Amino acid sequence: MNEHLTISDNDAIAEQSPSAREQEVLSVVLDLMVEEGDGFSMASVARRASCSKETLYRWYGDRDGLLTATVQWQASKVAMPILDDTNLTLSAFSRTLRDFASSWLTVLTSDVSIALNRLAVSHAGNNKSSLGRIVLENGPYAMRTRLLPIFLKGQKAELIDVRGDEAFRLFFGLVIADVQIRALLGDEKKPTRNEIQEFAQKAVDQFLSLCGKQQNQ
Amino acid sequence: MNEHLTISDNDAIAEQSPSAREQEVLSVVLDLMVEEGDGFSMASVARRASCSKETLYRWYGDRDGLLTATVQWQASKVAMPILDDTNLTLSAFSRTLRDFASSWLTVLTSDVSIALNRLAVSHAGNNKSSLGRIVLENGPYAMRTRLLPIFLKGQKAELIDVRGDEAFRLFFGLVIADVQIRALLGDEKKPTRNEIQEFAQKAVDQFLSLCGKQQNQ
DNA sequence: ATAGAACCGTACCGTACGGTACTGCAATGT
DNA sequence: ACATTGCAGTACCGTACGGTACGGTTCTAT
Repeated sequence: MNEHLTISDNDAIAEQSPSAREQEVLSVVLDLMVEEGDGFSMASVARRASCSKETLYRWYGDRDGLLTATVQWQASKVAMPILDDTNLTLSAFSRTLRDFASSWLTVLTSDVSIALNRLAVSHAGNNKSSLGRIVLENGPYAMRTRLLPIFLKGQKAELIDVRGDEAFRLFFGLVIADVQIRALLGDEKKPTRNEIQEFAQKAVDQFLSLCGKQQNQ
Repeated sequence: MNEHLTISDNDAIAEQSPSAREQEVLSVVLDLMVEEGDGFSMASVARRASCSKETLYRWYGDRDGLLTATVQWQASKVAMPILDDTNLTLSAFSRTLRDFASSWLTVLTSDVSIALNRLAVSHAGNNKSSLGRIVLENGPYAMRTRLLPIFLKGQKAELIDVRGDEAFRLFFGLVIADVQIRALLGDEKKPTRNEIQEFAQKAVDQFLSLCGKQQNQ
C-alpha cells in the first residue's frame, strides 16, 4: 500500500499510483490471475516477481490487499475516452457510440477482464473482500457514468429521446447481450474482431431505431 | 453416484434422478452454496446433512463430483415451459414472450441461481471441473434451445422476421441487460417483482418493435 | 437368526497455503 | 568507513481442509 511508509507523506490521500517495482508485482498478479484464476498462492507471486513474501505482506497487508491493489491498478489503466461534443450530427453520434461499444466488447472479452471479473464474482459471494464492489464500480457503473453524458448530449441535440437510466440499460443489453456471461462461464467461442464490429454496429442501429427521434416513437 | 452400487442396474444410462436421501444432501449443498459460496467444506455438508464424509466420498467421488451432482440436480428442476402453438395472434405471442422473460429474470435474480452461477464462473477459470460448461449448457444454451422454437413459430406466423441466432441474442440482451452481471458482482440493488414485470414487458415491446413485421424494417 | 452391506460419527493423515521470523546482502545517507 | 534500512530468500508455524480409516449401529436379504 502507498509509498512504503516514507516518513513524509503517509496517509494523505492514499491511492497513489504504484511505483515501478510495485507495478511489476501487480503485473505478475494479473498474469497469474489469467493463468490460474483465484488459485495462485502468495508464494507463487513472490517467486515470479522475485520478491519476498514478507515484502508482499509489508506492502499489501494480506492477500486480499494485494488483490484489491491489482484490481484498482487495472481499473485505473482503462482510459476515459472523452467525446468531443461539438459535432452533433447523427452520424457522428452514431460513430461515437459504435466505437465505444466496440471497445467495450473488446475489453470485456479480453483474458484480463475475464479473469478479473471471475475473481470479483467469486469474491462477491464470500462476504469480506470488497472486490465485487470495486469491479462493479469500475465496470458497469463506470461505463454508465461515461455513457450518460454522451446520451445527454444526444438528447440535447434531439437525436434520441429516452431517460438516462433506460438508455444505459438498453444500450448495455444491446451491446453486451450474452457475450460476457458466456465468456465468464468459459465458453470457448469468443467473438472475433469482425463479429465485435458487427455486434457494435448492429447494437447502435437498434439503439437508435428504438429511441431515436428520426422515425418511430 | 448412481444407485449406490445396487447389484441390479449399475452403469445403464447413468444420470438417474437422485434418491430422497441424496436430495437431502444436495439440498444442503445448495443451501451452503447460498450461504458461503464456494467456501463450504465437505465436513460442513456432512454435519448439516447428518451423514458421514465417507458416504459423501463413496457417492460422489470427490468434492467436485458433489458440486457437479448438485448443479445438475438443480438444473433438472427447472421445468421446460412448453408453449401452446395453436394461438398465433400477436398478443398471445407477446404474452408468451413476456411471461418467459419475467420468469427468466426471476430465476436469474434468485439466491440459488446467483450462488450457482458464481460457483460456475469461478470454477470456469481453474481448468478441471466442468462446472462452467454444465451451467453454460443449462443456462444460456438451454434458454436458447427453448426460445428458438418459439421464435420459429412467430416467424411462421409472420409475426417477426429475424434469424434465430440474432433473435436470441437480441432477446437476451433486451431482457437480461446488466441485471445478471450486477447481481453476480454483489450489487445489493436487485430488481423488485414489479420492476421485473416492467423490464419484461418493455423488453418484449422493444423486441417486437425491432424485428416485428408490423411497421418498420 | 444371521451374514453382510450401508452408513453415521469421529478420529486421523497429508498437504497446501496464509502469514511470520530470521539471515544475509546491497544500497543509501552521513 | 559505518550505521541504517529495505529487501530477497528461506525456513518455519498454525490451521484448515480434502480425503481415508475404523468402530459401532441399523437395515436388508436370505
